[in-house]
Amino acid sequence: MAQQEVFLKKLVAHCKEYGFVFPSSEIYDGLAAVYDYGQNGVELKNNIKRYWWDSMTLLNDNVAGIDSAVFMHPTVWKASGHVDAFNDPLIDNRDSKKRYRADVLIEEQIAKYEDKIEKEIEKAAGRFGNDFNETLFRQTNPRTIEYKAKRDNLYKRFVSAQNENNLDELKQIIVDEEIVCPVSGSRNWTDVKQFNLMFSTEIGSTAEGATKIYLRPETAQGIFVNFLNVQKSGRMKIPFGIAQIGKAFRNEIVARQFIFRMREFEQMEMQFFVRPGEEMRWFEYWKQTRMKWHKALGLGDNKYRFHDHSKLAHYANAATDIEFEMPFGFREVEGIHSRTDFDLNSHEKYSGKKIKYFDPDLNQSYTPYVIETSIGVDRMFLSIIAGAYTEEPLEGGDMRTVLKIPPVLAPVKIAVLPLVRKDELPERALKIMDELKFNCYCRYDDKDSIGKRYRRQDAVGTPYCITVDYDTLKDDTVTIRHRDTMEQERVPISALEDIVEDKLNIKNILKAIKA
RNA sequence: GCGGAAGUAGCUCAGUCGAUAGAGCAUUAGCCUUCCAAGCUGAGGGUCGCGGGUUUGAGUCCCGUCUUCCGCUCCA
Repeated sequence: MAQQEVFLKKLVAHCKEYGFVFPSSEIYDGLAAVYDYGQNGVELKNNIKRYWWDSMTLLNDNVAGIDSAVFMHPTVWKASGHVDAFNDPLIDNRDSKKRYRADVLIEEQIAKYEDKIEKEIEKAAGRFGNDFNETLFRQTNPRTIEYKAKRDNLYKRFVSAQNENNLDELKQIIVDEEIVCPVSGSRNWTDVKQFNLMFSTEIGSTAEGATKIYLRPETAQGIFVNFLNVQKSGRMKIPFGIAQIGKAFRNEIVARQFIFRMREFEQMEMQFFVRPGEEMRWFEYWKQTRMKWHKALGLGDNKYRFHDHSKLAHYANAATDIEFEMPFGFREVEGIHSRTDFDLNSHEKYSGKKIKYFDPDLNQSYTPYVIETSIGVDRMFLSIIAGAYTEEPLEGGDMRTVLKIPPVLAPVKIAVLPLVRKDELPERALKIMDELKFNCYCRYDDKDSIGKRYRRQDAVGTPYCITVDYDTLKDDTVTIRHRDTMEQERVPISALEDIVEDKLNIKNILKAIKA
């Protein structure tokens, strides 16, 4: 545990020192759980997004991309269930310092009464044997009647308190019912507080005319509301998918662990629409496909695992996570959910528009089922950095810090270095640089010794260093130094483009996944 | 939000009993330098997180506040 903390600290420090991730508004002491990406971070992030986007839209001719707005009609979030599900009344126990959802505590209390009734019935059934009439017993047994009355009364109070969003009443119910904390056993509760995980703002300039709208807490709804638009304008046939990359916002109560959980984050989501009844087959297909995509980066197969959900969200009938071994343990990077027809159905109901697909092969019309794949870009970023960060002992007792970022994702692809800063070597190096910069992101460096410059490139994960030496001036060859092995080979300048193309082009890794 | 720990240069940290703000690395200018953090000579960089209090005097003591890290709930 302590070791994990040290590693995360090192990672955070490294990200800041080498221009990957900075705390937001740092000169004003930062803003909690908001981070900015620096000059190297933005390149890595863009490369991650490019890798995902191409794997979705280039490789699958039945997946189309969109880019929907952050602002959406407020009713979208009623239809999606976020207005209800993202609005939690929370209460703390002062003795155990544990936090609970007030509504869950009360629901458990309701269930307790129901259990008591069941137990009475069980006992009586044992006594009376075959002659037992359950309905009659429920109506006549005093204890059962009492529990039933308490249960119904509590339920009524609970529902009306929830409908009125009356937090004081929720607290009063907990007090009246003498609900205790399962950990401390005490009834020392704080007041109930409302936590809405959605950020809201107003659209419209005047106070009276303003409408409350939310910043989207997920990008998925932008896809669902555009289902008909894309399907019709793109003449899409089921099964087909819609992919989107974009920002989402959640007002997390606890937002921590560096960029793992941020208030403003970016998602890469693809909703895949299928025939009802075929969803489990496609769920399985995307599960395997997505895992392959992750593992193709070569950070190590043992760093990934599936985690199937036992508790499902309100919209899902199957769900699994792809987890990555983060500095603080295995954590979710991507979720694959079978969302049934919940979203399209719900939007049909709330909007009053028919959202169906006519399947010419079946000659019938239906609401498609949905398989969702959803990655947090920032989590993916963290997984790459964490998996790539290596402290490597060298001969002679030195350590080198190297980011073994998969070459296709590396922010800087090539560094061009003159061996020394004299005798026309810098000029020759800059000339090579001018040719290579059309292929990929290159950097030039002639400050300090060559060894120091290699280490600098290691620290940002540059896969190739091209060194211009005195032989270059004679025979137009250079050395390529490989980041991971530190080995060098001598090659003609004319061959450089082809050599780097192989490892640096996303197309090649995509081909490997598809094969 | 609640509880615990911390905040001094870009980074890692030192700063004794309250008395002129320090080191290494990094950055930068120049010299030197023929392949894995070499050397030499200079330079820049800090109202010690912020605000208040005690004191002749606060980086140091007290209070508040902000931020970060660790635990509790939820999620991508």
